[in-house]
Formats: sequence, structure tokens, C-alpha cells
Amino acid sequence: MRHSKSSSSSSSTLVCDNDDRSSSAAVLREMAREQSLVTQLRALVLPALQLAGGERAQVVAQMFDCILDCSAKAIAELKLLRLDRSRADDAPPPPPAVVVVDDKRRVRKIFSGDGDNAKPNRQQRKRRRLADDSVTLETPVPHYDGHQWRKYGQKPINNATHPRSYYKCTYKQEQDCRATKTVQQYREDGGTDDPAMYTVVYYGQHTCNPAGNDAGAAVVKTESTGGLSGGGGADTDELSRSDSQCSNISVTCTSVVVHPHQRTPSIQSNNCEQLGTSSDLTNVEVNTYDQLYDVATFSPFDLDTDWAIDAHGHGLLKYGDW
DNA sequence: AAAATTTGACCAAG
DNA sequence: CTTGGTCAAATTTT
Repeated sequence: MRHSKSSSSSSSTLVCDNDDRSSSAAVLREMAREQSLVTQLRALVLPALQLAGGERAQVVAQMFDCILDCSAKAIAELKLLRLDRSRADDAPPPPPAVVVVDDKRRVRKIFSGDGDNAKPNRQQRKRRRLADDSVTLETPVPHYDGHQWRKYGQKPINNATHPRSYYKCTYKQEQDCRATKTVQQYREDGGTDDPAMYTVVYYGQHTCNPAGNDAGAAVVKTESTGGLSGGGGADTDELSRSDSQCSNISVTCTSVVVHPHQRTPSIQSNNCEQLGTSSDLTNVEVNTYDQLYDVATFSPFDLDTDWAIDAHGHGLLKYGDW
């Protein structure tokens, strides 16, 4: 292999795997397309099954969820692999981190390096947000994603009319599940044709197994949509019966656009064609049918509400073009 | 009483 | 200094 660019720079890491990168980008695109198609199929098939009645709809819904969950995980793994690879190209691996709890100030500090002169590591504290892949979706129903979340913060955001709410997985403590998400309303409720819309960003993969907890799977707490600060809100406990191998109704890919948010800071534009391949990924679309997908997911137990949403004209929303 | 949310403070990144 | 992410005490809800 050779440098594809003969420049004054002698960074040998750039030789790397342009081929690998572009082929994995292609794989990602195909998988994203597959997800989109499955989602579309689901939105078509489930309503018909539900109208026909019978338990088959539930089984089919679970199977769809499993398929979508599998491909979502595969996509996430692939993206992580790509991310790891680009990191390995840029920087030596960091020394192992040590988490220390400062009891006095009740602040958790993350230290790195070898014991003696260990200092709080600035970069590590926000590393997850900046570097991890995230999945961004836009949906009128930000809370129906099949996972249980606990709100841990809310912040007003610059130039935004609505605050951003921060959630972590309910099972973070028990099962060390690192998944978090943020929810922020970006559009006012303009009536039935124009529902309030939210941007939901998921960080990290769920490693929890809600079925292992007595609460059962997939109970989602909602907030009142009039504002993100509402206390309480309606539960959707009925959703929690799902005992297949895919015990959690994993529909986190409710919709729209994946923004990998992966930053490879040291790869600048002068760093050859890699930019082309990596930017391929920054707008991989995954699921483009958010509202219908949401409706289909939850309609088995709440037909009135969900079909009302559908009847109000939320058809298939397509973002971008394939 | 337990669980969940709110809220202000702390801290890292830019 | 400003902004946004996280923590945990205080408060509210269940």
C-alpha cells in the first residue's frame, strides 16, 4: 500500500484503510436502508394485522422489533469499529482511568494515568458526549421508545425556546447500563396537523435487560408535552408484556437521521481522501418513517389514541433521498 | 416510605 | 467567560 497522497507530511497512519473505510461505509448505508425498509414494511403490515385482530399482530410486532434491534446494534457496532480505527490512527491509547468519588463535594472525578500525579482528566469527563456515536431522531412522541428512562437534568439551551431534558437508563445503577438520551422540543404544537416535535438524541447502547427486573420490560414514562418540565405524566404500563427473547421492545430507532457525531479532531481537511469517506457517514439515514413507526409500535394496546394520531395525517415522512 | 423529578451547583470544553 | 452535561439534595409524586 502506498500513500494515496504524496505530500510533505509523512504520517504513515494515513495509509490506512481507505478501502476498508469506504466499504464499511457502504455496508452501513445498506444496513440503514434495510432498517428503513423493514420499518416501512412494519408500518404496512402491523396495522392490517391489528385490524384483523388476533394475537398474531403482537408476535409479528415483536419479530419486527427484534429485527430492527439487531440491525441497530450491528450498525452501532460498525460505527464504533470505524471510530476506534480512526482514533487509533490519531492518538496513542490513553492510560486506564480511575474513578474517584470526592465525598466532601459529592463530585465524581475521573483520574487518569498512574496513581501519584493523577489529575482530573478533563477530556474524559465529556468524552462520551463528544466522541460516542449518537442517534438523533425527530419525533412527536419522544418517550415511546421502549426503554425506561430516568430524568436527571434539564437545561435551557441557547437560542432554543425549550429546555433540553437529560435522561439516563433506569437500570444504570443496577445493571450499569450507560445509555442516555436528551429530549428537546423544537416545534410548537400547531394543532393536529402540526404536532409538537422533539429532537431526541440517544447516546450509548442499552446493556440492560429490563426483563430481568421485576418491573418488566419497556415501561416508558412520559412527560406532559406542554413543556418539558411537567411532573408526572401518563404511564403506558400496558406495553410491558413482552417475554420473548427480545424482551425489551427495542424501538429506539424510531426515526429519522443518524448523526454519528463522531469527531476525529486531528483529521483535518488536508488529511487526504479520508474526509470523503468519513463524511459519507455523517448523514446516514436510518429510519425515515417516524410517526407511523411509533404508531405501529404502540397501537396493539391503545388503538384509539394511536390510530387517532395516524388519522390526523401523519403519513410517511421522508428525510432526504436515497 | 419509596421512587421520580426538579433545580442549583460543579465542571469540562470551547 | 459561556455553554452544556452531570450530580445529588430537596421537593414532589405515587
